[in-house]
Amino acid sequence: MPDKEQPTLLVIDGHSLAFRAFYALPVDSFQTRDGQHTNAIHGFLAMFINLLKAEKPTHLAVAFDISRHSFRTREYADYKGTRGETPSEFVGQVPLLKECLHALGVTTLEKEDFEADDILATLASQGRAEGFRVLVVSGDRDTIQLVNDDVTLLYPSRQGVSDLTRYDVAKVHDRYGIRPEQYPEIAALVGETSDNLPGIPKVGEKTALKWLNQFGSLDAILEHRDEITGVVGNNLREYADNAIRNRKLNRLLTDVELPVGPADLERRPADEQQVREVFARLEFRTLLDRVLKLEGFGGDSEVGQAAAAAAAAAVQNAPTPVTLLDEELTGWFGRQGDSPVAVQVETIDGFPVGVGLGTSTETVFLPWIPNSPDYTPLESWLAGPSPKILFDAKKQIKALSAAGLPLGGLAFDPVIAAWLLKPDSSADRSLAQLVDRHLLETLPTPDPNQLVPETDTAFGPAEEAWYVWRVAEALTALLDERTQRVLTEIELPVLQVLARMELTGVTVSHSQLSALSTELGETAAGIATEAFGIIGREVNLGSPKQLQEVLFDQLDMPKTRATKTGYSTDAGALADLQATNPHPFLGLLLAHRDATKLRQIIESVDKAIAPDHRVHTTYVQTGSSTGRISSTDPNLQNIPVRTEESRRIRQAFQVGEGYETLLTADYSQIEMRIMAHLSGDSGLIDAFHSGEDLHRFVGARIFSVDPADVTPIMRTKVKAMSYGLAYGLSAFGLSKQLRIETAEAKQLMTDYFERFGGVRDYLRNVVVQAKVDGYTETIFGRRRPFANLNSANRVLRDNDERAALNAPIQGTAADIIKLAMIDIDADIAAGGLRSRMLLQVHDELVFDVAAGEWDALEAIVTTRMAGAASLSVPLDVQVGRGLDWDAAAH
DNA sequence: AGTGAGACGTA
DNA sequence: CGTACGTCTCACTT
Repeated sequence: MPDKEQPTLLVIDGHSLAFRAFYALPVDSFQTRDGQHTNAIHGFLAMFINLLKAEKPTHLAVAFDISRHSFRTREYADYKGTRGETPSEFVGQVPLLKECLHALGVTTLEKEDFEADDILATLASQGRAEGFRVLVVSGDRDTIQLVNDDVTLLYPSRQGVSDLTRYDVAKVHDRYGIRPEQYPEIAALVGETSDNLPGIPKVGEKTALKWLNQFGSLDAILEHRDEITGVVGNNLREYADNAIRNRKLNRLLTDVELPVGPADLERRPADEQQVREVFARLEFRTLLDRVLKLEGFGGDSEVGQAAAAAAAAAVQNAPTPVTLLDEELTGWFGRQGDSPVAVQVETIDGFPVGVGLGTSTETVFLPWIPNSPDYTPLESWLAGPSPKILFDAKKQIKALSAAGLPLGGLAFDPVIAAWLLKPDSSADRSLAQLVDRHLLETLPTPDPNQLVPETDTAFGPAEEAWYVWRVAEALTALLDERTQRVLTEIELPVLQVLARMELTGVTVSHSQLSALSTELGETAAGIATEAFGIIGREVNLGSPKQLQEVLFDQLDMPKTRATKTGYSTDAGALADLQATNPHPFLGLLLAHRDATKLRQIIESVDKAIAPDHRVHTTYVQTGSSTGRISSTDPNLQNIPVRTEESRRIRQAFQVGEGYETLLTADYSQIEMRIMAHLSGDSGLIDAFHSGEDLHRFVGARIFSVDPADVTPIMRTKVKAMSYGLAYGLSAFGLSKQLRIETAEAKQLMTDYFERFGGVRDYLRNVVVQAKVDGYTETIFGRRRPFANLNSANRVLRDNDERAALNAPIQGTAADIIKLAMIDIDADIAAGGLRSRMLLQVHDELVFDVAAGEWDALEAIVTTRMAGAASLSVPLDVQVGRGLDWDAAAH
């Protein structure tokens, strides 16, 4: 720490240090995306930050040369005349460096006709007189003359800029054997090639030093020049003018008239906004962090020190929350203006009991109890349009909703943003994880030993809000423009819709489900008994391990596809076995699987029926890598539909009490339509405009027959082919699925691509483009990165290639239905309808329709779904009506 | 109590 | 050797 009695003045030769940094750091490694070189700036600032940390100056300035011309060039035109052109990569970095310094609150000085070192000398001299400890940083050896008991020179080493050698009087004596003020006399005799100042020929440091020790000064040496013998004596007499000239030129001026004196150079706080702006422009991320963590931009006063310490502490610890009431709270909200505030709702059993608010510098905690007029300002602010950041907003919106509190102004959700940036469905996106990853800090955890949190617990929602705010800021900086639009125009609006859908739930008949479950249980038991009779023993039919014993040991069936733990007993493998080795056990096993699987699903749904007779699923908005929404607890997106039996499950999903009917609406063949649009394939586009059945139309083209002559078998093959395309289906996979020869599957694919070459070109191009970009993009700008498209590992690469093929198609479909949901929700609200959205199953929506609202709702739904995107093919929407989900299907 | 594998439901 | 999910059971580990 600096001596409080003696303030420290740090003065730097900006130009010489920047130039050293320029040569110390590789030019190519430091440039912005638009090509601005930044190595000199980066090197200088890195050194500068280290200096501030190490020396803790109370006052500081950076001096620059204005041009190459000064009083010295007027006196001696060849001064510094040997210096070549300034490298073009260096030009332009100095103004930017000055901009950085100004943002950091640092005074820069320059004066026509003088060099930076003259400014340093003047400030050093004045500073000493005013009682400062002075640190001079310069790459020019002439500044050695400035060193004295109060002035120290920090001179950069040969290899870099951050490594500074400290020259005090003792060090100068060590190095040169002289007092600092004698250095220019030595330099005058020796000369300075870099300044194009020739000295006395054959006189080097050693001779000069000898003379100086012998006669005491340059003047004395010159006085006694006739006494010196030999060649050097002759040279001295002949070139004495050189030494006289050099001494005149290398004398640094200590009386330059400056607009400020040392006392005016007290450290000022950085303008954080400006620092962020200019550092962002220069793409200095790590430097920004270092600058922001730097303490002591608060001046040298006691208050300044305290503020600096507080600022430094704030990097690690959240500000202590305050509790505000009435007009204080209203005032606080007013002061936030249009700046976003992080909101963290504290809940007990899902019901709000308090609200934490956070900004970058403040935290507020507000207890909340229902129906208290004290909290009216909070409630109206929550409902209003002021921008808010909510971590896992849907959960919080639901909690607030339980207390009857609406939320408006949702501007950001770090969980969603992190997912958009890295949409791996399995990633950990907890607050602790995001703090760790994006702030490089550790989120404090509440004391685990404290079972009942104190009212003034050290870490609560307000502190969390502060972290949320900062995580949001860090994530915002990472969002490109398109991703930002996906967030604000799709994800945040649909988040609100999903919250309402979850709160609404869907009516499910417990009695129907339990009856069905019982029935299926009996069926399964009967099948099991029969199966046991056939194999002569009881096994667990749900155990693949035991089934393997039965099939491959006891019944001696041929081995099926290998798995990690043995051989497959899945439906496909069993069907293969049935074809080659017919056995009644196989059919019974499959039937048993069907029955128990259905029963499982029924049980899980039945268990989830809430007291309101409705099932409230949770939609996981970040649950997929493509943009789709997933559904859990229970999963209502995989309710069986294909078999007659399974439709009885859907019959248990019924119109809500007080509503007239269910409405279902789904997109037909949306992914094929998106593929037609993205590929621009004229054949496929024609197919969708023809009004003909898609697979019949495509089949007619491929098999060269009339649409009317496309047989069901042909149609099945074409259908499998079409759907498989968007998944990266191979000929082998197609043959497997259709149970045809690989050669035939290959021929089918060849014929397909011959007629629909645009599709093949598109699919090929998606992968090529993704290899170049590293990500795919939907037509609305949703990106999905891929890491292994260029991997040497074929399995990884092929997997990524197929996923990359599919991502824009599946993702665009997800975007489209989300946009439709947002529009439909808005229209329902605007129209004052009571009807409500219940379910989303990727390409299908289900609604409760209020009495008398069918026509209005159907119009809204079909219009908004069909109009959610403008593609080169129409979006076809099928609507159905019925009292249960099965009946409403069409 | 938690985990991985296998199986299978949906779009 | 077809994308994207969630959930169940079994079999195993802690």
